[in-house]
Amino acid sequence: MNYSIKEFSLKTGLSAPTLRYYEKEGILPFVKRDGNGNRIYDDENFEWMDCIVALRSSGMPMAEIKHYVDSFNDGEKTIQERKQVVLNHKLRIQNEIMQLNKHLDKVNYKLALYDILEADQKKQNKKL
Amino acid sequence: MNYSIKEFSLKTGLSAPTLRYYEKEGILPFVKRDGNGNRIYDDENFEWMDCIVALRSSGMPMAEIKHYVDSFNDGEKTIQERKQVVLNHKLRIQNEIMQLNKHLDKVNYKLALYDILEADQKKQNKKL
DNA sequence: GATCCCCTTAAAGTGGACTTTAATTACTTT
DNA sequence: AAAGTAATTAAAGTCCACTTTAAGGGGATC
Repeated sequence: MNYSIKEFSLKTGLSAPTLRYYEKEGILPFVKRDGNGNRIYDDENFEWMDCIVALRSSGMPMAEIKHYVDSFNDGEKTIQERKQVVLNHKLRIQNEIMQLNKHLDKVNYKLALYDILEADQKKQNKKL
Repeated sequence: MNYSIKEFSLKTGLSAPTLRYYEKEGILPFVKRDGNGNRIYDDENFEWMDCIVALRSSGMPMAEIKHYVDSFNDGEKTIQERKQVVLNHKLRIQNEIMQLNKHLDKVNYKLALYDILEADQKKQNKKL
């Protein structure tokens, strides 16, 4: 299945300029062109993009993704290296989740304080 | 206890320019000055900053923190409003954690694929 | 009294990840 | 043939949260 940039934009949820930008940055390689030089995307491009988007939206920086893609293009000899990149990313995500849970605790503590404040206010109103 | 900007910077882990920036943005109010116009921070400032830093590092945007601080300065009548802000933030954090867990699943799946790839490579090497 | 070190302000610069603009080309529809 | 729609490129702009720079003012120390 082939897609114009507009269709691919809809399918991926990325704007057309973003797709061009990713391609220019080397993050989305192997995009074909038609006779007029217009981009034609296929399902393989989609799978690639799907993977990249997952890495991006879980906080991997562009530069690291670029590195990963470049390794990929260097073939099988880089499997170890790529696995390591993904492993590091896993640790990064786990760390982030831990941090967020800590902050969640603090926020819940604050909410508890607000509950007490509110209860006190109600008492005061009763007295009036 | 009083602190110079340098000491307070050490205590909070925020750079002196960042402290001045936060103050200018209205996020850290009530900072006193000495005779020469130099800032003097106290423990109340620290507690405030501690709370703000927790909100910031769990992803609350500056503008929202500013709003929260402004409400705080408007007194008790804004308790409901402030509680709502914190509650929204709690939901944001929970959402973020959920998203990250999804991405973690994807990453683990990818790692499993790499394990299979590696196993296959070893087999191939045995054959040679 | 020159040298440090810390402080002040306003303003300009930075980094990352896009987004927007401008100028141009090509196909399609009326 | 004119108008409309979608594509192309390079380059400039945007947003956020700082960071850095520039220009200067105390006050303690050698």
